[in-house]
Amino acid sequence: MIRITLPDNSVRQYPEGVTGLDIAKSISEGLARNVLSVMVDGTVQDATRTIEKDASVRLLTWNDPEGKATMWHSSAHLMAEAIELLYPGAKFGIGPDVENGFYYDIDFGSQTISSDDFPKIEKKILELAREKQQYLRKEVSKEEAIRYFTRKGDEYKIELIQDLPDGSITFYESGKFTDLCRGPHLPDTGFIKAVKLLNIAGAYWRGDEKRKQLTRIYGITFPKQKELDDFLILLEEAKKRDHRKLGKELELFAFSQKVGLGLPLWLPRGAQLRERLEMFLKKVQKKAGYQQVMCPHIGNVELYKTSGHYQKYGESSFRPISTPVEGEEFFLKPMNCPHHCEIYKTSPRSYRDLPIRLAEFGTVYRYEQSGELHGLTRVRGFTQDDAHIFCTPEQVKDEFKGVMDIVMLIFKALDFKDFIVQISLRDPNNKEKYIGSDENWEKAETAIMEVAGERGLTTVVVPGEAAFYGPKMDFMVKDALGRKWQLGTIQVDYNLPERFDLEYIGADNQKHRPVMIHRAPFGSMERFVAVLLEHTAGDFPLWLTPDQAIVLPISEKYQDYAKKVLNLLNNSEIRTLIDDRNEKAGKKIRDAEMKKIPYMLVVGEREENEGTISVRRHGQGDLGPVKVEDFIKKVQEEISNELGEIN
RNA sequence: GCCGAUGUAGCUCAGCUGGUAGAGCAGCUGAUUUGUAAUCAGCUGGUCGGCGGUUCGAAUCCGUCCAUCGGCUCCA
Repeated sequence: MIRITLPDNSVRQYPEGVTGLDIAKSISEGLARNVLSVMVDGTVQDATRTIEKDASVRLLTWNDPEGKATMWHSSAHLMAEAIELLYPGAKFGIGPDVENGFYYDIDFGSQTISSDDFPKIEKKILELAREKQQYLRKEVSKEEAIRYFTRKGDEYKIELIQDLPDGSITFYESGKFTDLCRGPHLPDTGFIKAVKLLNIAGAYWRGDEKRKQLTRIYGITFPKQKELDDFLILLEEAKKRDHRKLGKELELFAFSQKVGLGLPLWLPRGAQLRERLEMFLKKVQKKAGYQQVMCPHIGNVELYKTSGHYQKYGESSFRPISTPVEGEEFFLKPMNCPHHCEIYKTSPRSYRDLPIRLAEFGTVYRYEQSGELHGLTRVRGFTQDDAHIFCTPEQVKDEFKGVMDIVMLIFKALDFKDFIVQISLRDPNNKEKYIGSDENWEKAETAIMEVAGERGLTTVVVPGEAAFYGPKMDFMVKDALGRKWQLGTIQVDYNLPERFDLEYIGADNQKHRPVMIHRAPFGSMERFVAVLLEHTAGDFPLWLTPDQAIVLPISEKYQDYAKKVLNLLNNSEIRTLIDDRNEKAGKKIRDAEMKKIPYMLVVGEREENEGTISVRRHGQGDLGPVKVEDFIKKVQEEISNELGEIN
C-alpha cells in the first residue's frame, strides 16, 4: 500500500499502481466524472496513469488552471485528428494549450483552408468527442518514433524528435490519431462538449521568419455548451473596449492613409487628454528633481553612428534625409538618448552635480513592419515620456527607487491594479556578451531586486533577458483581449556613457564614467492612452476626461440659465459643454451617456427658480438637484481624491 | 515583411446566383418647447478602396496594388 496525501492534508492508503481516477472514485463518483488530470508531487499527469509510491496528489478539474490546460491540450489533439480525417496528407507541427484555448500548427500542403471550413471541422471534432476516445500513453524509443513519422511523412515531427533525448519520448494515441506528446491528457474525449475555432493565421515553423510558414488554427473547448456561450459573450464585450473603436467614437485620434500608416493624428479631445497626462507627469517629475529639455526631431547621422542606433535602425528604418550639401545626412530620431547625452556633455560635471535627470516628451520615429502596426499600441511615430538619469554607480539604487515610485504613483492615479513587473537580468552563463564591468552589473542587478523587494512588488525575474547594455525592469499591462503590452520601462545603461565618453569628476579629483538610466513611466503616450482606453472602457477618471460635465436645458426657454451655469462651471475650471439643440431631454441624456460624459446637468424651470442643477452621473442615473456651488465643490473634491498627493 | 480574412454614405450595415446602389443613425431645413437613454416630417450625402481585365453590361467574376482586421516575426 502507498500513502496519498490530499490537498486538505488528509492521508489515504491505496494499493500501488492506483490512478488519479481511482482516487477520485474512492472519494465520490461525481468528482471522478470531473477529473481532467492530476498533480502528483507537483507534476501534472494523466488521471489514468498509475502512481507507484507515496505522493501528495491534487485532483485537477475544470476549476483548476492546470485542468483547463489538460483539456485544451487534449482538444488540440482532437482537432488534429479531425483535420487529419478531413484533409488527408496534412502534416502537423506543434499543438499546445495557450491562455485561452489551444492551437495547432499545420502544413496543409497544396490544400487551402480558411475560416469558412471551421464549421465542418467543429462538427467533426464534436462527432469524435462523442466517441469517448481514450487517450493512450505509450513510451517509445527514439528510433521507433522516427520510424513512425518517417512512414507517415511528417518531417516536422521528425525534426522535433531529433532534438529529444532517447528514453524520454512518449506518444499519445486517441482514435486514429497518434502524436508525439509529453502529455498529460484527458482520460477520454468525452469531456469535450463544446468547441469553437477562433481564428486562423500563418505562423513560422519554430518561430523562425526564414522557415516555412504553417497554418495555425486557434480554438477553445468547454465541458459545457453554456460556458462556451458565456465565453463568446465575453469576447463581444471585450471588442467594445477596443481602443481603436473607442478612439473613433470618443473622437480622440484618427489615422489617414494620406498622412501615412502608423502615424496617428490626435484630434482636439485626444490632444487635450494627452496634454493632461503630460502635465500630470511633469508635475510629478518636477517634484522628483527632473529638468525638462527639448530636442529637434532629426539629428546628424554622425550622432547616431556614435550612439550605435544608426547600425541598429539605419537599414530597417526610415532612410536618412539628405541635404543640398554633398555627403551631409540627417536621421529621424529613433531614440532621444543620444541628444540627451550631448546635453550632458555641454559642461563639465562634478560628482556634486549628480544625479542629473533630463526629461523630455520626445517624439521618435521607427519604421515598423506594416503587419506589426496596431492602433495606437504599435505605431511609426510616437512620443516617449522619456528621461535619462546620469548618476554614479552608487546612486543607481536610489534613482531606481525614485523612478519606480513614479510608475506606482501613475498606476495608482489611473487605477491600474493588474500589471506584471518583469525584471530582466543578464544570462549568468554568458557574461561576456554584456558591456560594462562585472562589478557594476552586480551592483545594479542587486539594487533592482532589492528595490522591488522593499516596495513589495511581485516580480517575474527573467535571467538572460537583459539588453546587452544593462539590466531593466518593465511594467506590462493587458488589453481588453488579454494581449500583453509593455508600458513603463526602467533600463540601466553602461553602453552610451562609454560611446559618448561621458564623465564626471569624482571626490578623488579623477575622471569617472557615469551610469545612465533610461526610463519612461508611460512607455509612450500613444500606447499608454490605448491601454488606458481599454482599461477604463472610455470612462476616464474625472481629472483626465476631456469633458467633465454637460448642461442640458429642458427647452429653449431655459437656455439663458443654462449658459449661466455653463460659465460658472467653466470659470471654476470644470470642463463643461452645453447641449442647446432643439431636442427633448431624453435624447440629450442618451447622447451624453453615449459620449461617456461623467456629469449631466439637467436644468429647467425648477432649477432656474431655485438656483440648482439636477445632477445625473454617467452610468448611475439621476442624483437629484444640488446648488451649483455645491456641485463645483463636489467635483473639485472628487478630483483631488483621484489625484491624491500629486495635487 | 509573411499567412488568412475583410474593404458599399461621416458611423453601423443590406444589396441572392452580373442588369450602372439602399436602410438606420449622424448632418441640414422646418414643425414641436419638451423633465432623466432616441418627437415628427422633408432634404442633402456614395468614381461600391485604387487600377486593369472578362462581358452588350461589373458593387457583384478574374488579376493586381493599397488599406484594415486576426496571427507570426519584431517591439515602447
